[in-house]
Amino acid sequence: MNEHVHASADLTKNQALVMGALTRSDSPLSAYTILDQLRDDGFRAPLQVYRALDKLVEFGMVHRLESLNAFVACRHPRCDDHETVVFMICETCSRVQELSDDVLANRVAFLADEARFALKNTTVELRGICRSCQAA
Amino acid sequence: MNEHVHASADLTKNQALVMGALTRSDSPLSAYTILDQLRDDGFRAPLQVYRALDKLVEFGMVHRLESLNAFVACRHPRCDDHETVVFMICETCSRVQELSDDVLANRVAFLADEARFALKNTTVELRGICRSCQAA
DNA sequence: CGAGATTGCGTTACTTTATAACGTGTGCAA
DNA sequence: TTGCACACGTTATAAAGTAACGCAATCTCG
Ligand SMILES: [Zn+2]
Ligand SMILES: [Zn+2]
Ligand SMILES: [Zn+2]
Ligand SMILES: [Zn+2]
Repeated sequence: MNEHVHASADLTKNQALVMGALTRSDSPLSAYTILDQLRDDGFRAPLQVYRALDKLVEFGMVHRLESLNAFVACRHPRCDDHETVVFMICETCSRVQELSDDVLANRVAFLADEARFALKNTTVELRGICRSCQAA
Repeated sequence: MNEHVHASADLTKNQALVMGALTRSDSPLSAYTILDQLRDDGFRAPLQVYRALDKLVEFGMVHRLESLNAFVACRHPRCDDHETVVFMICETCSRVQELSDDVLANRVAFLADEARFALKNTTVELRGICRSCQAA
């Protein structure tokens, strides 16, 4: 059983609405942008969004981009290994590519180990220009 | 000439004050904490802090921790290679260890290259418990 | 030298991001 | 049925960051 796979049925109404907004978007959304998009669905206050986001992040269905204060739906090709994920954030089109890499993950684990650092969570965010934006 | 080494003489008064506050601290400081610490030195508004921080980050003397919305003085053992730096952030004592690692940096560069992503900036932040806090 | 540009600085007001605190309703289990 | 867990709604507030204005000191180059 894969712990971070949740059918829509598992989600509450608010969680499903927030998840829907993120899934529809092809770039990260701030909590307040989500709030604005969901006004017609009855959303009124930031907490409604933040509470749903907290759960979705906990489920592994959404990632928070620390350097952007924004959120993306998980687009992992394979849904395992959410330990060490790399985000490539395009500063031109603001689209985000998500990937996981064992070599990188292992190196991070090694460095932590070497420093006797009990690793709980890894953030890797790359800023730059994506392939298609370079063409232009 | 090493571009990010700046003698105190190079800094303006405000930059020196902010740098001093960060250097004295053994953990990251938010801009507003710095502001409070510098009230007696004449600081009144957030912008005074942010403007100094912008420059210090540009000089490479200060790093921004994205996952903390906070800032640390650079404590690089060797002052080169500010391209890819790893921060280990202790969630217990909130101290931060900074290190650079060529293997990790190369892997990041490789992944970016492979995706034809023009890499400008890399953020790697590890959350966990530091060595000395585990002992306790 | 002096006109124009650049840079740092100070202040007010403001925007964006995130939480605290309190109360409601629903389902479920002892 | 009573107690608990949990999602939800609302108001207010905290924390982080920026826009816009103007002033003064320092380059810089004709
Ligand atoms: Zn993912
Ligand atoms: Zn792009
Ligand atoms: Zn450094
Ligand atoms: Zn610690």
